[in-house]
Amino acid sequence: MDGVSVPPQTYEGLIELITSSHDHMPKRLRDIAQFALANPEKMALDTLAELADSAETNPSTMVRFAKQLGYSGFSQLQNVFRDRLRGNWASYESRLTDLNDSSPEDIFDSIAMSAARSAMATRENLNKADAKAAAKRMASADVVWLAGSGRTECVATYLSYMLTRIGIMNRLISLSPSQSLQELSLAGENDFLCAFSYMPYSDVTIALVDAARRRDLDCVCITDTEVSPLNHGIRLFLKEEDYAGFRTLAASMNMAQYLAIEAGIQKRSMKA
Amino acid sequence: MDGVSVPPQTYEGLIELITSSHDHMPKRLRDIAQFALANPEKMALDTLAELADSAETNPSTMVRFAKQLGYSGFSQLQNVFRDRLRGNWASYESRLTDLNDSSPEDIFDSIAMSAARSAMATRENLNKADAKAAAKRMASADVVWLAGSGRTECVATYLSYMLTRIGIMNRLISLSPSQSLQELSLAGENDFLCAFSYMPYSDVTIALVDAARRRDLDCVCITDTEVSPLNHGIRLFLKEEDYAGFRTLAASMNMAQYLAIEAGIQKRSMKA
DNA sequence: ATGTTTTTGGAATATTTTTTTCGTTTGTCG
DNA sequence: CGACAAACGAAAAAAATATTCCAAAAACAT
Repeated sequence: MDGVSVPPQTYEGLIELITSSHDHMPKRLRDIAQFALANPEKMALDTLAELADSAETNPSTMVRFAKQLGYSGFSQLQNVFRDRLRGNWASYESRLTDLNDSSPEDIFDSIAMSAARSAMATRENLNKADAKAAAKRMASADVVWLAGSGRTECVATYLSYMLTRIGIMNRLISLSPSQSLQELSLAGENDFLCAFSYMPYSDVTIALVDAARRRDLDCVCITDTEVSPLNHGIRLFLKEEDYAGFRTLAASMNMAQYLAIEAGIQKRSMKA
Repeated sequence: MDGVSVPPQTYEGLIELITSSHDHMPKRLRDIAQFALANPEKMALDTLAELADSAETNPSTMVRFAKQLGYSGFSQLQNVFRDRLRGNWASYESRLTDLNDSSPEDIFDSIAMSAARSAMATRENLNKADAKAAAKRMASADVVWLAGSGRTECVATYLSYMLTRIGIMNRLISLSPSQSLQELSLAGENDFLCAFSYMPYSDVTIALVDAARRRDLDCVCITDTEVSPLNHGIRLFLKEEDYAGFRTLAASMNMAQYLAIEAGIQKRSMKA
């Protein structure tokens, strides 16, 4: 029993403790440390015996791990993982109103709040069926062409990275107006265009979507409103919060991550 | 015991069943139905007795509720709620085989939650003084050089966009290993390097930071832990949540936005 | 190599949690 | 109003789960 100091009750604290303890732990316990860091959901939901099995060890060692960290037993450790999954969202929301009332002194906090709110709001506003359909089409395309310029360039960049990692062929369209249309003209029958643009819309992106419509190339437009000039194929609408006039990209980034992961799943199930 | 038909094993199916059963259920069971719909996280994580207490009833009735829905006991019902919280590939892939037209709600929602949690957690963990110092230094630099590859390329791209919009001269460093070092060699006395990299660290980015140290070029490293090989100048540590092994970039994007905005403010006050 | 300490895993035990049982209450219909 | 059935809750029984104990194995120092 290690335990003089009180063990962390928050997920963040726990992760930090595990990370720092890792080095001076016996081999088996170190394995568990790594396993815990890699599988926080499992740690929250599985039973001691199941976890011991997954981590290729036994219940005793699992309990020892918890004690080494300063908890009185495994259950106390697991509670920290569980608390993270509980809807602690309520507490964030109340803090949000507090923050609004008080001074906007802390810029970083405000930005983080805006981003979090964007993310959460999209959970409710998004047409999930359309999003899934877009991912599905993406999974079956020969090549996914990605368009985004200005504020959304980074989103397209991220989606490109994710798709590549997942094994879906894709290509970022150049940003120069003259070249971009020429690039898209290389797209084949079964290719797919994924375009991001918000107000004020990028001329290049509008032109690309229009070109896709004329050529009858399948397409998904991620944009802000029904009246957006990006209008062809599936349309997904995201509303981003802004801080001091700078809109976040939280919802857009989540969308990129979602599209890639869902497309990966779809692709896998297509093979089978 | 109702039980001829097999009870739903997916969250969506369960919700539908509860909703449709609701009307022809005894009063107490109807209360529980409402409670369950309103508190899915609790249903997944709490113990039978705790739930009975929260729902102002008793364990027996809770079990009866599960049986009415066709489950063999409360545990089977709870498992459906738990599976929803498990954000992993394995469980999703097994559900895919069931037949894949279940709604994509789970995945997108989980991603959004992870992103929101990353954003909120950083509010507490971030060393704000260091972040502000980094922004200040950025504001006074002749040119801000930006480094990020792989997962973080999009963050560097975003920061470049923001800095440009705010009026701070910057340059994205090329990703090719040979060229990037040569590019950085063009940096002047009063330039500043801003490098992003997380585990597994990018060799190119490590090399750039090392080069900056040798040349005594000011620098901010945005990375994940104290033991990161990115070690020169101001260091900012961000911990990103992950969904299905894919880490979000929520905290990183917020950091980019913050650095740009704060640098803009600092620059403005320097002129005055 | 040999004795000592630390770490580990299996089995026994203790605890918690779920499930069933059964008497009581509540509501309904003749 | 009274008989009957359905719904309910307290508590006992059963099952599942976590914890402790101890002997074997591994690591370490002499």
